[in-house]
Amino acid sequence: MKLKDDRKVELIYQAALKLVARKGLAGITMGDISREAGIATGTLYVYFTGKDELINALFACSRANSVQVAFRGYDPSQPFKPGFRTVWMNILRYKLQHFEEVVFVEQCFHSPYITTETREKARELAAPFFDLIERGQQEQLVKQADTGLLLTFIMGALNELVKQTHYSNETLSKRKIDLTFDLCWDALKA
Amino acid sequence: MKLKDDRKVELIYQAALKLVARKGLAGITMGDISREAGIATGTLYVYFTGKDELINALFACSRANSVQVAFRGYDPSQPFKPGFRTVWMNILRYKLQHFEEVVFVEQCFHSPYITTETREKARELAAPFFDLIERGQQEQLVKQADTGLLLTFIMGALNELVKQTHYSNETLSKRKIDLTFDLCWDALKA
DNA sequence: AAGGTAAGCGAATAATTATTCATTTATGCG
DNA sequence: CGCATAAATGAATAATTATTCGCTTACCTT
Repeated sequence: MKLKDDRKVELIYQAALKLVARKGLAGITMGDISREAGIATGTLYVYFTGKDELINALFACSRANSVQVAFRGYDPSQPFKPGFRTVWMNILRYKLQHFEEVVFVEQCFHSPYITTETREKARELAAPFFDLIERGQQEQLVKQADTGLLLTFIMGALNELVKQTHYSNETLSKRKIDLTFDLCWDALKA
Repeated sequence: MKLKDDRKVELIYQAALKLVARKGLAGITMGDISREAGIATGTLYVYFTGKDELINALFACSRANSVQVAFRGYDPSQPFKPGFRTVWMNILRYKLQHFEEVVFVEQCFHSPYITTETREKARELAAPFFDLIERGQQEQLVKQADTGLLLTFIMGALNELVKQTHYSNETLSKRKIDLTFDLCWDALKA
């Protein structure tokens, strides 16, 4: 017998992401996805029971990916600020490199495809970020405000920056990146 | 003869906004909109040539509305910080009260409905915000960084805050609002 | 190497949704 | 008041899109 091809799932994901970033979640069809992926429409249904499942799976995958890289190189024994910087940079770099995921996740949040279950699992993934900010608060380096509020503020700013950068299709210079980090840090610092 | 009813356009807009905030741009049909608005599907085509035009018109309208209220009560002869605070508050208040517009505009940005023409007109509306930040820079109160970058940062943070607030369905307390303003101001200030 | 099993295909079908249109209803105008 | 005109209706139609299915192809197992 023939086995499922894991690379094909990846192919499908990439096709869907690309199309959503270009035309929005409202503008993609199963036909579009299969064409972009270079496979037959029917094959999509070998890997997913339908459009809903495809999008839920891609959503879960996208969220997990972005969190996974965030703490790469983070050393808790380091002082807080450079540690925070490492994580912040990881997130920014990831979002810039995976712009399509950023758009896709955003579009999914208010959409009929994502189930509450999928949405809740995504929420849980944010726990390490809360821990990080709380550490900064314990060390009196970060404002004693609602942690969720601070996180929201930073993530919103980052997301918008990435979108704006993509639109203006400049590459974000090191100078601009450092500057934006300063904006974030000045906002957070006690 | 019978005349077109301006309130009906408003009714259609409200219905569409409500549905998009609930189910996303991908999840609304002309049938849904007419049902929610309490009118017949055919009537939609009296007021709009089709779905594309409806959504483009609503997008343009939503953007214009939010800008229109931003400078209410702003007095250029006032010092910069309180003036900036007034505008910032106007924007926050508007976004909180018109959450559905926030979601709608966001979803539209990457969608097959919005024409480049509509998108460009929306961009032009941002000019007064640039002017405001530039004033702060001239007075040495705001960091000498790319103005667009600063604006993007602030607007992204505000948007995310509004979305997060809506999700957690708490009302944003005065304390939290003041706190978030401090985050913004600390980020911007030279 | 051969057989069996599941992937892969894409045209056909089913379901959904945008749009039209014949008809009815409301209202401004003489 | 009654006609003319355009809005309003919603069932019918057209267009689009998700999903299925009979068939072919690839490849794993023995």
